[in-house]
Amino acid sequence: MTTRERPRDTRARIQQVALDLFAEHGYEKTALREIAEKLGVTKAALYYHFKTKEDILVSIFTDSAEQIDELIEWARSQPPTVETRREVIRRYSGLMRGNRKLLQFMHENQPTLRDLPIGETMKHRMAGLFEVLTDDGQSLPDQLRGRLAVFAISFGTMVAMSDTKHSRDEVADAAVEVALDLIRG
Amino acid sequence: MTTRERPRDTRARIQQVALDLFAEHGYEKTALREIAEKLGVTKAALYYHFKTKEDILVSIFTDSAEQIDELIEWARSQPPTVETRREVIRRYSGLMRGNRKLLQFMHENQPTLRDLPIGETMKHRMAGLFEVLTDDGQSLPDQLRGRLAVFAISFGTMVAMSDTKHSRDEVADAAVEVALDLIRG
DNA sequence: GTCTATAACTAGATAGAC
DNA sequence: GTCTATCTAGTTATAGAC
Repeated sequence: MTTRERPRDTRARIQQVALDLFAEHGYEKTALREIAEKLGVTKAALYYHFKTKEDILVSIFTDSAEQIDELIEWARSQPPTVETRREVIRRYSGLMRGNRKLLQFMHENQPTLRDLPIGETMKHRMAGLFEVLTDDGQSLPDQLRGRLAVFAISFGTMVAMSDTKHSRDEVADAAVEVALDLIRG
Repeated sequence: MTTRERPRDTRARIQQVALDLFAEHGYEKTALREIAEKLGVTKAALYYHFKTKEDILVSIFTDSAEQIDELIEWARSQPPTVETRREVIRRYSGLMRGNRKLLQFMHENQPTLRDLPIGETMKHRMAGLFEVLTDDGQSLPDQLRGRLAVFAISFGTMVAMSDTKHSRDEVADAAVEVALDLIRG
């Protein structure tokens, strides 16, 4: 409680700015100089808080994505019924709506994240999500439908329809409807 | 007709190797040195055939993706019925199966391509594809379904299911079934 | 048409002062 | 905790020989 006068949450502010830039331009195209400038500090200051550039990327991902793990855990504690799966979809949609920036970040940097050590974690997470949404007894198309449902939510949350007639929430609601319809017994 | 003895297809070979590497590691992480080494030439040779690195990326895209334009054109010449749309899906699946590398390339470098001048072209292409697969008379969920159908094909063509019980073609076939089901009157 | 050599630059990262 | 200064390594790109 003594070692915290004014400096504060610089670490969190770095993550915040980096999240914005990584989501906007992608990890590779974002220079540390850019992050530093936006914060009004130098590159060297960044290195006090993070060991490497990659470290910033990974920290954003790990700090934020545990909600999905909790959702999977919850699903596993429930009976594997269609209704459970539908509830997973609804909750997943809620999560994504509350974290559009993070979703955009993950989508934009998916190829990059995949090649990192943390890519395995991400892969396992997706596998877990798919696992609670499908089962081996289903036909191959139905298994695909379950996986596609996850994407429908992301797609609907993030991508604005080209015509501007519909609000983001309308599209997100429609995405939930489509996704629910893709979950079959 | 005089200036073409033996060298010839170096340009095409550069594109081929670049396609491989860009699809595998992504555009940013691929060094021109790498491409040159794989071909057994020097970086400078690359600059004889292409003005910039970006030029290589763009040339791959433009040289290969015109099949999609032709598909869209064909669809526009047909009556906008459900059956036409289903045929578009089938043909699109055929295209993607024949060009897995290109599909992977596009997926991996989507964020990069988007920020380039050619990104607009890509966007228009997708918009055209969506246009022939949906119409304004449909409900919002049905419009989303039409767009999701396109993704289902890509998804099914590229992503192997985590369990190895199914071949790529089986998954691709299932994807077509799911996609067709997403196209509604 | 392709090479050698190198220019010109930018990135991420570190050392040490304050 | 943040700074200045600098390093190292990698990149794109060009000039000019063969």
